[in-house]
Amino acid sequence: MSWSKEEKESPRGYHHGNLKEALLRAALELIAQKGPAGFTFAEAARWAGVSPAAPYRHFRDRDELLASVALRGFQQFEAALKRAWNDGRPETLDALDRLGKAYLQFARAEPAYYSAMFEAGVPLATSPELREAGERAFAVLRGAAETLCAQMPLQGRPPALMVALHIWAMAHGIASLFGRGDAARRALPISPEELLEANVLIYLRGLGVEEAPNKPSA
Amino acid sequence: MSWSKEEKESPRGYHHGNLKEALLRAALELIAQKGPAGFTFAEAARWAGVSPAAPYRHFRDRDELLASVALRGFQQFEAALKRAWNDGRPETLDALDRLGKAYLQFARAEPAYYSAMFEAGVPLATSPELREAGERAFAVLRGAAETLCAQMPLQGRPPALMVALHIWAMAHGIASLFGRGDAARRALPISPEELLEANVLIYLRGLGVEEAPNKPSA
DNA sequence: TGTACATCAGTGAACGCGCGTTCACTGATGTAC
DNA sequence: TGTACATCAGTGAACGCGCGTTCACTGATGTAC
Repeated sequence: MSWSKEEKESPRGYHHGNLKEALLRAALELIAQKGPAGFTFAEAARWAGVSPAAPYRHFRDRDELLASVALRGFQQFEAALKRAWNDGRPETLDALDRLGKAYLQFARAEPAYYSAMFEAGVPLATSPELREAGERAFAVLRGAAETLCAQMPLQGRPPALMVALHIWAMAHGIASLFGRGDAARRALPISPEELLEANVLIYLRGLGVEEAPNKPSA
Repeated sequence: MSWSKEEKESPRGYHHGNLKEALLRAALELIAQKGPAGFTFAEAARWAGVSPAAPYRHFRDRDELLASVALRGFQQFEAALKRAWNDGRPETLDALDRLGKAYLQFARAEPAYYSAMFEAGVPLATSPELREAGERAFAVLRGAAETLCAQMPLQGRPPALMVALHIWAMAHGIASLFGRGDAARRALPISPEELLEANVLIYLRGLGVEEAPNKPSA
């Protein structure tokens, strides 16, 4: 992450200049350190080097800050998934594999975002913006499922929505059980990436999708 | 749940009689109401009708109480899964279906246990007891996977451990995204049960498992 | 270009609150004889 | 069966702490003329 804005750290005057941004960063850092529970408005302010009253200029309360973190998380998540999927090119199945890896990568590299999005109990209904961002992230999975289904013979073609939900569930299940960057994860004989890849491959075979000829079965 | 011990509620004297139990119940209730984050030692004491110092006779601190909740959760989870699986009788695939439904059922009916077990960040390494209880619950899934694999032709038979992990991931993914009893769950066009059943059926087909003849494909 | 003024963004002191934790204590229970 | 005593389980008062939130304030910034 790089800050295109001027980043003159030390000599700030009375005005912070970019406090909203700094608070989001602080929240992210604190959530990463102690989970969504153990982060407070006051500590975020301290982290940003500002009086405890200052955050109220930018967020109504703690929950609004948390929801903002989740919102930003969904946006970055969507971007990461889109990048990996690359419109299914050049090869749908390879792209799908990249998509899965990107999913796990995001959960591992950004556990704070991930838990704000999926585990902190932030209701999607908090704001239309948030709901929309969540849906846009899911839309990437859904688009992938549609591409996949479109390549299948017409009869026996499964509903793309269902396929998208299944892929989501597999990825989320593995990410949240085994793929977290933090302490509470479980041990595993193989990497989460391999586990997910195998899971999706077997699932696709069950759907009748032909495997790429150059790729041996898992 | 029924309390085999005498449950004379009102007229308790100086001694509570069953405070440890009461604190576990209180924690469970509070977690169900406000998530694992929003439960405090003090409030659990109040809930049990006891001074704030009393819990220290039974738990070193909040974390130990939380870990006890998780431990009990794993035990009940194991029992529920075992009951549903019923050693794979009379029909392996039917039993597997029951297992999946029991998984979701538990997550829905006991969100407090479920989140203490999987989301509250309680490290399994907290105590050998806890780790063991967690492993015993997983062992039910693993046993099911083994039975399943044993019925497959020798060549192309997948590792049972992998199959168990996949089933776990699918069930957990769906449970944690769509199957929760509390507020933060996501909307869904079909029931979590149906979604999981379809997911597992497709997965099994991918493994080459024959479907029961009397069961049409999803 | 300079000045007056409105608006904005952060200050710092204060408050009430509930939590975690401790302490010496005391009422109840169980046990040895 | 009764008595003395040890142990156990809960009391209640007290403490320091950090949090959320408010308030009148003030320094900095932008804008109208």
